[in-house]
Amino acid sequence: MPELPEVETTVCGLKQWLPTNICLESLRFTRRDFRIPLPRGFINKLSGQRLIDIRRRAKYILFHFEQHIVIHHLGMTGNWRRFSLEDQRTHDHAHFHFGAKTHLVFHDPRRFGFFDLVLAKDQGSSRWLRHLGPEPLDEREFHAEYLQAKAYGKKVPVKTFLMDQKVVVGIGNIYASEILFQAGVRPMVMAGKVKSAQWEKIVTVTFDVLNRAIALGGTSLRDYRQTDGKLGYFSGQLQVYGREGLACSLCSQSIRQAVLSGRSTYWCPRCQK
DNA sequence: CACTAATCCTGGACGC
DNA sequence: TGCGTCCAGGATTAGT
Repeated sequence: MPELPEVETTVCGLKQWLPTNICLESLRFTRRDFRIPLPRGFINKLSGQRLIDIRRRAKYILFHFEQHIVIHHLGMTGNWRRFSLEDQRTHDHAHFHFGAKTHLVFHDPRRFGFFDLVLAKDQGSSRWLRHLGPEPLDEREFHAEYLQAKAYGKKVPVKTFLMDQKVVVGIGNIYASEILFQAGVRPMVMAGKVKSAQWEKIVTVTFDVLNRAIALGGTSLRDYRQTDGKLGYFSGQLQVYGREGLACSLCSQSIRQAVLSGRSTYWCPRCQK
């Protein structure tokens, strides 16, 4: 499901529900078999702890408690909502009680999501975080020179390259196609062959596409919802993703689809070179 | 080392 | 209506 804009939107929603220093009074899991099993002692270590902050790193949500950090991933189908008696669903796997008024439910049909726990001081050595590349919205670290150096000699398609979280984080299958359309670069071009002017364009449109998607609450295809239950309205802005056979909005050519590195990929054969 | 497929899981769409 | 097949926003791993 969620790429950077959807995770960012989710974190913003969670922050609205959870003021700084709110206490996690209790938590309950109806299943523990997520993509990784719930760590031993998870519930005991967090019960009664104060929540200091919620942050996003890559596609991970980080719940900062006093001594521990919960590293949480939404997987493909994970989402959070406020509990209500009238709205209980299958695949509600976790319940977090922050006081009487704030009862949050984690819902995840495919269970590709997970919860991990690290000591705050060990955050940097976490297996989930240690190999991550820069944030694409950080202009100091994410720029054309960085990408060109990183791509030197690489034969993977540029789209696969942009989805590699060791290169840059947060870009998944939808936004990779959209970014390359906006940049006018064909997804299957080898990363090592992309010209510096094209990297410049990719950096610029990445910033633009991700920020516009965040502003619209992300992209809803099937499962994803903002935490307030609304759809993510970037779906209506998609230029190529899921539009095989439809007319390109710029040149009316038929949008094409192919599988690249195992993932569906969409592009305009006239606008992208 | 570089790169690709298989894998975890459920549900919805589609063809017959 | 029902059943089988394929596909889906991710990221690790196992394999070539």
